[in-house]
Amino acid sequence: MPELPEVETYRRYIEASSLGQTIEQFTCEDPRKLLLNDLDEINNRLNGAVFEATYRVGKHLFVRTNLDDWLYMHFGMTGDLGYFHRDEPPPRHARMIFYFTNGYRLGFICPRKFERVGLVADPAAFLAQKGVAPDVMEITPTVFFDHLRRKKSAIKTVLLDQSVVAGIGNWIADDVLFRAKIHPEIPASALEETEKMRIFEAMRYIVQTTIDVEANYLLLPDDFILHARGWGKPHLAGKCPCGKGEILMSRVGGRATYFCGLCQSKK
DNA sequence: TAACCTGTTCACGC
DNA sequence: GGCGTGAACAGGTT
Repeated sequence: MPELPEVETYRRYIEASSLGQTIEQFTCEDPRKLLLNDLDEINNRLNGAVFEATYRVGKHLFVRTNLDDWLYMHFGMTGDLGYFHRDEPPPRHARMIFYFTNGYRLGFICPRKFERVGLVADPAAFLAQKGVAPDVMEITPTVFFDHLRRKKSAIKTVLLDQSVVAGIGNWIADDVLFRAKIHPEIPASALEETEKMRIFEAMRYIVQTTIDVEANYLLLPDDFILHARGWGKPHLAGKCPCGKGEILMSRVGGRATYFCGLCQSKK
């Protein structure tokens, strides 16, 4: 479920497995859907090149080669990576594969083909063109608060807007608002300064804590409302960490939204 | 079986 | 242009 912490974990996985490796081939089983560029063009640039560095903003990942090309990766809703030896079968749904000269391969796992790969000349320009805001862990309170002031949409919808802040996905938005004790449907522009600061701090805490456990949800503290969704800790399913409030599920901006009727009252 | 779903984009309508 | 809604993408899971 790639939100920022998963993509950061993938970035570290590429650093540990694939940096310094010479690429001899790249394959893609559905180039028209999955690639931003022509498959031949990507192969021309990558064959013989070496992965040298990585860079991530929000959910957007880039890998630089020794030829100064940047390979762009986006994981959509279900993307994943798997590094495997040529003697092993590739992971299921590894629809794109980087073949290295050391006999190992990096598979880009795309169960639903929502993932994207391409070559970009300049990551910063690419992100600017897409309107991607600064990363959650980089954005300043001033810039963040300024966006909130201008947005009349529900605060949850605004947190999911990658042009406001990059990297927050559906469950993280819920946990940020739970920790900040803000109702998800409050218009962003109606928030008080102290509430905005609570959101800012909660945002950094939730994201950093999730990165620290390499996005393994079972290792997250019990006071995350994510567990109420029933993802892996059965004894916490449907319960607010506060022990008293009722967990409510609604739809905000078309997305399933979990919150506590007691901790996050609308006032 | 049918309904559901993590991200993103786009097409509408107001 | 802002905002909300819904569809589309494709397959796994429940």
